[in-house]
Amino acid sequence: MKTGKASVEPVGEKKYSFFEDVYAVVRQVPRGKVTSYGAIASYLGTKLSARMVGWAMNGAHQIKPKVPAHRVVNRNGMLSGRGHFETPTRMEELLIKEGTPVENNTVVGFKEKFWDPAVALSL
DNA sequence: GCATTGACGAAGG
DNA sequence: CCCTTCGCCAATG
Repeated sequence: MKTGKASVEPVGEKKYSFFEDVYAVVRQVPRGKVTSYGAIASYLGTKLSARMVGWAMNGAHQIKPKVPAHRVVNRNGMLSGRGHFETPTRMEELLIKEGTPVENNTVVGFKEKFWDPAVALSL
C-alpha cells in the first residue's frame, strides 16, 4: 500500500498497551465519581506522562465499549476535555445526569468525588 | 526528519 | 496569587 493511514489507528492493531490500560481504568470509574489524568497516569506508572492519558482519550470515542471520558478531568477538577465531545456541553450534562454537579466547567466537590484508581483497584 | 501541538502537572518567577 | 516554563510522549504538520 502506498498510502499510510493517519488518525488514530482503529481496531485491528492489538499492540496497544498504554491506551488500553487507560481505557480499562476509566471504564472502572464508578458512576457519580471522577478521576484525573494524572491519577490514571500515576497508577499506570507514567505519572510524568499525564498528557498521554489525555491523548489516549482522543481515541476513546471510537473504541468499544465506549469509555466514560466525561468522568475524567484534570487535576483541578476542570472539564478540560469538554471540547472534544459531540458538544462542548455534553460532558457536564453527562456528569450532572450521573450525579456529579458541575459548575463553571468544574466538578463541584471534586476532591470528594475523586476516584483514585491506585486506591480503588488496590483493594 | 525536525518543529509544533496537546483532553496534564508540577515548579518557578 | 497569577502567569510562564519545563517535562513527558505521541501524533500531526
